[in-house]
Amino acid sequence: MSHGQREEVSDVKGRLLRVATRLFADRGYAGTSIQAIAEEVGITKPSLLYHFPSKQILREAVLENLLTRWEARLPRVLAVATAGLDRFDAVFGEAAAFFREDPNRARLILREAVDRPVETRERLGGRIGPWVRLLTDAIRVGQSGGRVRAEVDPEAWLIEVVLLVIGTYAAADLAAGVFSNRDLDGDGRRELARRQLDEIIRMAKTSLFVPKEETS
Amino acid sequence: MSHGQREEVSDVKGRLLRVATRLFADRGYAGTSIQAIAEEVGITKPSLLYHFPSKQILREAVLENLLTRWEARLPRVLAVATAGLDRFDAVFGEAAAFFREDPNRARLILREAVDRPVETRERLGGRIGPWVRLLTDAIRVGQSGGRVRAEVDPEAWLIEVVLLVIGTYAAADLAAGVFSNRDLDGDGRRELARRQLDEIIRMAKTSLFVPKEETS
DNA sequence: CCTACCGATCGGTAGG
DNA sequence: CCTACCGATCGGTAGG
Repeated sequence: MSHGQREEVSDVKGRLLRVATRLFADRGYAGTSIQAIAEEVGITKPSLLYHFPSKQILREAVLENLLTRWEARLPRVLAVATAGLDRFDAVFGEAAAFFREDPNRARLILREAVDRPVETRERLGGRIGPWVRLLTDAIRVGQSGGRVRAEVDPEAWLIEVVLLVIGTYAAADLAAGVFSNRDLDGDGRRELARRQLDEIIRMAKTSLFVPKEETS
Repeated sequence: MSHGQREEVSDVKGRLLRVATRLFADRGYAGTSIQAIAEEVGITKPSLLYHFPSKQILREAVLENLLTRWEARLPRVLAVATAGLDRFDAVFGEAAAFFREDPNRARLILREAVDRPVETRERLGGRIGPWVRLLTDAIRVGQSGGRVRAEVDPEAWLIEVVLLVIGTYAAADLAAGVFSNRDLDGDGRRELARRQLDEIIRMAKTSLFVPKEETS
């Protein structure tokens, strides 16, 4: 039970990261004051600035944290994807789980993409570039084998499917309004989320795979 | 050639709306000061506040302007959609043209949806609700007639297609990074936009319509 | 449409 | 991790 004085006991830095993630996702970077973050964690603003010397650095840390958590899942994705038969379901399910676990992630990515497209592109380029190539190559192999529709534009298709997943989780509250006018309880909301996710999967698969009845 | 002193000659109010639209789309509402808007139009901050008494009211005006411009196109959409055979292409083409004309519109809507989901839902509910019903009804008719896949969830499908269009135009710069590492010139960008739009149309149609060869 | 000005809040620093 | 404090900027008002 021995642990150093500065570890875990309160873990202020971790709490700052979590609160910052939520508030940045909620109100945006410009709309969130470091004061508000510090307050919610229960410390003062200069104390926050001891852990993260500037607001920019805090932003970087939040995004880095998000990317790291995603990358921590990749080995599992790869294992399931290469081992099992259903590569599509494995990758898609893992991605959906990542955002369902914390929808703030989807809103944060969407905000960052709109707020700073160039920086986001550079940040993602090196980190997820290899994965993009892996998936688009797999699609092309599927096209050679006749399992994937020849008309599919692999890069464009992948971008749009990623957009569907992120956008659906980011704007779930808004989309609920299209289904009904009244506010929904937790159960109703979960059911709608399920309907939307099912439809995304259907759209992605139908537009990707050659149907079994009409193999060329 | 006679016009009153206070109309058109400078049209400060209209210029304020245009600049505010661009800056809100660019940097977000919280990230844009009314000072910056006034400066770009060439007037002072109190002068802006003469035309729009508060920042909130300016925001409302910008969104109202966007919705009004969209609604002004609806008669044309309806006319083409009911007259011609290809309802899908008519509606889809009109929507895409609206955002291609000014991609700020897509970014603005996306931002508003993430910033204030509840208010956005209420604002859109009454205004586009009838149109949603019109389109989902049309899908259901198509399902009865066997032209549209029975598995389609009309509301969910529509939401996702709208998300695809808005998201694609809003994040076009970002998406370009997935295709290539180097920066693109105007021509290259236009070609990518075309590829992505083609793929969206393909995805939407393939997932909606029953293929001709396998009519049930 | 402008000058002059307001209180509040912003991100950040000094110094402990 | 805190108290005390900084200059700059925020949205907005008074008064013309």
